[in-house]
Amino acid sequence: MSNMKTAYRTHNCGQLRLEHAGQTVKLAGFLENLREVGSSLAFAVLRDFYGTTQLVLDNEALIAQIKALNKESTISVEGVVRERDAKNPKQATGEIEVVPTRIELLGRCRYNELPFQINRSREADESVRLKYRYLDLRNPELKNNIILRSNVVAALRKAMIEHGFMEITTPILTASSPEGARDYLVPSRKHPGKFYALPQAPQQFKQLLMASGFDKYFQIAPCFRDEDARGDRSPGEFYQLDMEMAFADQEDVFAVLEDVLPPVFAKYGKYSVASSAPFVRIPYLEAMETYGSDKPDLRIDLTVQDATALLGGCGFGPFEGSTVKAVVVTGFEGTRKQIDALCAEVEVQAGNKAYWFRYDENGELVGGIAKFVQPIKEQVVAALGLEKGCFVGLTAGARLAAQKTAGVLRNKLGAFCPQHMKAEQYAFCWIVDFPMYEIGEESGELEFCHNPFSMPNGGLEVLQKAAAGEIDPLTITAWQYDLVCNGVELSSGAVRNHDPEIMLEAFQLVRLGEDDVKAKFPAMYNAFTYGAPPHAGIAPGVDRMVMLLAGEDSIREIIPFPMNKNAQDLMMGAPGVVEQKQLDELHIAVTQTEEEDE
RNA sequence: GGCCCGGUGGUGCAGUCGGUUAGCACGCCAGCCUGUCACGCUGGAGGUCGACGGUUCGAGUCCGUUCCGGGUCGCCA
Repeated sequence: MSNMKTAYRTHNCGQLRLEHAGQTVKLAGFLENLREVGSSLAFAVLRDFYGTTQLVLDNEALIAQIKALNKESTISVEGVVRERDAKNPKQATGEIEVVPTRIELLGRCRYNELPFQINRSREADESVRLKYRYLDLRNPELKNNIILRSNVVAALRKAMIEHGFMEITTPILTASSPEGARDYLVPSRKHPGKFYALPQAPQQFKQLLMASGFDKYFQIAPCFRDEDARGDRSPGEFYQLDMEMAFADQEDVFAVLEDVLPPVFAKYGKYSVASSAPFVRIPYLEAMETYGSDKPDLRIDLTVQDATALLGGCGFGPFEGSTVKAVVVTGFEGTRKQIDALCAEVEVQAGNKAYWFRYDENGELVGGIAKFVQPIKEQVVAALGLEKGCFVGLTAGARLAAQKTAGVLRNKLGAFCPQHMKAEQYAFCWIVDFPMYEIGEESGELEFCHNPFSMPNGGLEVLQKAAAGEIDPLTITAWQYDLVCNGVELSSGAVRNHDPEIMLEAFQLVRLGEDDVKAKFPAMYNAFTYGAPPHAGIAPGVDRMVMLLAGEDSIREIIPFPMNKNAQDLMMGAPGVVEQKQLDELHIAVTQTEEEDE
């Protein structure tokens, strides 16, 4: 540990041990607690960033002085380190205590009651926590998440540099991009009516760096998207470990992350086991078919089976004319009540019902929709490979809906049955071969499935065949991949389309011409006409990685100063009203309404 | 924007069929306690039950509207 000596202290509150006994020291910190035992003995707990130290006060003047202070005030204490009579093994400094000779108040806490108790802040109402985030962060649990975040970012940075990558910052004020999420716009003072945008990602800049001749780029990059929040998605802004490699393909990108991530996960994670290279690669269509998700949690050993031919005509209404999917769970021990609760959760999350029956210990079909299955019992037992004591969860609907619902059901069943989920690990996989195009739900026409910068598998040739009607464009896959860990999508990446000719062909299939491409992505399109290296990259989300490592379910637990679900910073009061003068300078005419709350 | 859950002293929660003084834990205040460490014991203060309207002799509880928070779907190239 580095020397802690400053004007206010000789040691920190996590530092003193038995070997320091007898020394005169100065400590500084927050007054965490005071326990009086009789009129002339009291114990105080002093806390700083590094830990806590017990103070013993055996002098009535000092007891009176400290009793007059509100907890959480900051104080400086001069005193002598002493071996404790009664040691506390739960405390790092539990072998010693400090007997103060002098206590100095540094920062007075004006309130004897705080908005919440520091060590129980995580139980408090979240909006109160966010408003008083500086108090919430005094809670060691939350503080440790922020420390973890810092350590993880440092480790990732170090690993990337060791792999020959160079960190380069890209603009925060840039141009609005026409595709994708909503932009945050920044009005221009010097150009009335024009706007900057905050980058949704450094996507175009990093590709331009490749066109500029930089070879291996990375950045812990802030990204801004004006989209609604989720438990695992912060509104407004988030960070990515953004990277791009020149003269590289999919396997080259995989190799870097397969080398960089597992050691960081194993070292800093809640679980010490992480997949080793190579990670499992699952084609998108197979993932949807087998796991009912494009972000399967591979810690769960259950899979989804197709039961359309088997049960579509069994007479159960919802199965009629639908795709039917089944998840078979061996050794299932759940009550009727638990099954109902589980199905209800699936319905909430998937927006689609789940059904079930059991093949019990006596070999009878019971419960749920068993009576519909009974007439074809033998076929069902054989086709689904049922053993006695099995639970069969079923979903139905249009193909995609049935798959996705089965995926939700699979996750719920995995969480419910410990024997089917090895939870204590980080299980990575790559989802590969995403479709290049899809039929848009609103337009009913061919659209890009993900981003238009990805290289189609098969290149120019396959696009031309599609244009000529020789193949179905929906069968074209892209060199596009997702990195998934424990059911969480960490990242999307791709081999980029660096060839203007292929780019034009790709856009033509969605009825966009050269003018459109130039208008949408002028810098990149132009840059690529001067010769660009083939390049590929990816951008794992830092926040989601830290969430997984910390074992937190809410992304707000690993962000120092998060906004609420409504994209408001309750502590700073953002977004807020501004001076009329500022609006005038920015050529903005709006009527601002003052919020009614304080 | 749709759907689900929630809103009760500072914090977290309970509150039965609509019925007397709205309970509990933690925190806070006071007193007691010479080895506590989630200190303990005794006592005390602190609530227009999110807001508005309705039903009723009577509403924390039932109904309607609305606000706020969280989750989820849409959305997130």
